[in-house]
Amino acid sequence: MNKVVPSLETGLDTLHSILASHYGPSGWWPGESVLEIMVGAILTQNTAWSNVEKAIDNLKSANALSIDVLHGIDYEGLARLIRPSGYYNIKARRLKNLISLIMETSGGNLERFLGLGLSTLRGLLLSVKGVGKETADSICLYAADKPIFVVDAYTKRLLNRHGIADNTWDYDRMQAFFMDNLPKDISLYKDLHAYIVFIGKDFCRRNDPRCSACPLNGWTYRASLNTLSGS
DNA sequence: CACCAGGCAAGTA
DNA sequence: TACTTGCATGGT
Repeated sequence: MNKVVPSLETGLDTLHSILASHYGPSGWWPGESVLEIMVGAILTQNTAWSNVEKAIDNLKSANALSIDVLHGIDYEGLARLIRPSGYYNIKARRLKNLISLIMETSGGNLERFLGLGLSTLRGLLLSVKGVGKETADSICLYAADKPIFVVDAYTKRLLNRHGIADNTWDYDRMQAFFMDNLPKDISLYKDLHAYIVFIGKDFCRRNDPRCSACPLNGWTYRASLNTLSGS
């Protein structure tokens, strides 16, 4: 397993190392195209991925996984296709809002849209009704390959359970914690977020009996060695 | 049958 | 700013 940072070792490097040796390459985000990643990011809001897969399969079967088709389809038709992912009426609206943004800002050219600078792209995504920080950052990182860390429910649980964060930490503070203590490495951001989701699913569910087998038992965050040795 | 899953926006105090 | 609620399906 590869070390990420050659000279500066922090508790987050250790976190990544433990998870990487447990899981191997993460292979995230699941999706055959950037559009599929973006659609998945909306559909998975507060929803099990298994349900999202059914909805995406429906879209593929209907040949609806393209900007043009999604732009032309009516809400009812789209809602019917994505029904298995739950919240289908509001998610149909959100998908249409996102497609409208791509049409308006980039003439429907997805590559051009995703090629915008990170802060521009993120700001545009956040202006869409139905796209919040987690969804926007997921699209920026996994579809647009921009260096930004994604914070989700599993990330919050991890930071809380390991005594790093408390209930006063909001999304921005958690995101800054990772980005301030990791090298700016897109692949690292992608893998570490994926691993955090894996570990949450595998060992950290409510009353999970496998909690005692979690590879992160015994891991505690510490500041960088530079900080420790310098004090 | 109850509970939950990779959020978000709108409303209330 | 800090809660609360609606949105909805499918798996356990």
